[in-house]
Amino acid sequence: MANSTSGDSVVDRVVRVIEAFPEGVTSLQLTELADRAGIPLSSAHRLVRQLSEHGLLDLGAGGTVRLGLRLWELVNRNSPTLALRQAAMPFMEDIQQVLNQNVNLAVLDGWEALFVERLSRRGSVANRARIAGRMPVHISSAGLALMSHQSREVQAEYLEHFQDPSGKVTADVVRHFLAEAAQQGYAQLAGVVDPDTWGIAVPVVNGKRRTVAALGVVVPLAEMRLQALVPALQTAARGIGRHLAD
Amino acid sequence: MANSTSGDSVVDRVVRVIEAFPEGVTSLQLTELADRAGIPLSSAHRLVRQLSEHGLLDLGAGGTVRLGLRLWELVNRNSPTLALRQAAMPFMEDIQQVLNQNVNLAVLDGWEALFVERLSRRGSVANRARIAGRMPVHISSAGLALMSHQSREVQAEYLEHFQDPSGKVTADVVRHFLAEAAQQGYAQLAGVVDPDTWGIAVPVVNGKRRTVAALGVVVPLAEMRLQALVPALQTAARGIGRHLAD
DNA sequence: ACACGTTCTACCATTGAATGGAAGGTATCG
DNA sequence: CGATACCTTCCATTCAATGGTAGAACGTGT
Repeated sequence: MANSTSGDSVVDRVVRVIEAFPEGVTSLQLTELADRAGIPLSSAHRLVRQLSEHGLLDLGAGGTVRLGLRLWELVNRNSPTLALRQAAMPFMEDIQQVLNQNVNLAVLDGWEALFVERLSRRGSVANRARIAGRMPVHISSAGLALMSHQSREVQAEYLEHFQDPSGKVTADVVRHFLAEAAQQGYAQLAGVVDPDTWGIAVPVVNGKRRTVAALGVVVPLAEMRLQALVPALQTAARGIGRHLAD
Repeated sequence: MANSTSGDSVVDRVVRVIEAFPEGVTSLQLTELADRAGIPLSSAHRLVRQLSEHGLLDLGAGGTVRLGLRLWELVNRNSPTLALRQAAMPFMEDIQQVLNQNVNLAVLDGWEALFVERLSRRGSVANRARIAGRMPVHISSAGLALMSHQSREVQAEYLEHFQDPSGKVTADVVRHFLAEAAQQGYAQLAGVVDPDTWGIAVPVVNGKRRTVAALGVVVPLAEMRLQALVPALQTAARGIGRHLAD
């Protein structure tokens, strides 16, 4: 499956073109895109033009390439997390109003928490969890809440391959965190992501007793209202779970 | 550019596969997908498998096809509307808090308003404008706000091709609406989308004086507080515009 | 328990679509 | 005004993509 001398198929290249955009970058010059995707300029040009004819990309005058509005629309309409987000939104809004803090919703993808929805409140503490952002399992309360409710096999594999780039955390520490989170029914991390913030997250369990998401808040370190936060989160998480089909 | 007997290229087919999912449907059987995309089963199978190897699709056991989490992530991270949404979010939250109503943000795509962000409040009236949803220009306040600030050429072309499927609205009526919206600086529609709701939207203008979005609210028909709503929206829209680079 | 329908998956000889270097066009800069 | 950098088009060559066919794996009704 590779017509090109470099040995990749058209599909490979389409994927690489879409992946070529660095995080947060919405626009790229054709030459740079070709460079990043590792595709000869003329081939990249042809490919981009084809994709933009279908609206998946947007090839502007002067070779400016953006992702297409149509692609954004299609993906968001039919996203695999659509049902989850729809079920969760009302409850997230409740949490935001009652606790007056940042709320976020994450799913586990690989060994990272992928944030699929977020409500932030002006004036509340900084929230690093951007929508479509990722955080490693071991330094996010959402990640810990998710991983602590996975099967023994998944957890074992995760811990086996665990490695902290910064070298500050060992697998044993993470094991301890996970055990604690599993036992308590929620995960918390103080001052890890941001020195002055505190993250708390609880698992969202669907009808088949599978943990499909984590519902979390980020609050100022000063506000130690664990007694108030955790029950509210757990109640909301149960509500979300009840509204999930699978 | 077509190896297939049907005369479409690999790119065409990739696009059709992604487009094959009906609105709101997150999962499709392989056979149905092949059918909808108009691709022979064996070819569809091969294509889907390739895409799922890259994470753009998710081919589950038994031929269940979903859009990939990775695709959602990539598109949302690098979405062309990213800057707009980031600039708008704080202001939308302000509006939501102050007016205590549904807030939404739309861009013009073709002759429809495409809703790119939305904040709904529990207890507030129903809001038809789903994220990544579309509404025709002539029956949405956001659409009217956007179109009324387009160039004469665009408006002329729109009105020329205008046709209401329901036949209730004529081009002249729309022309009147647009003129009114342009003159007033905001667009409003009462009871059109939903009999008991009222939509108001104002244009968001960027540094280059181009109207790039519409900021709107949906309120109960009873609450006729135009005097309070419009200035608040216009202030927020100005704030958003100031924060937009281009 | 059996036969039938349905759907997924794998195979492989044929064929024409995809490839990318080269050349032409256009804008920007010192 | 030459030089550089970028976008765009062209076209002969070649090997990846194609899809009919057949088999495997279910599920379902009799």
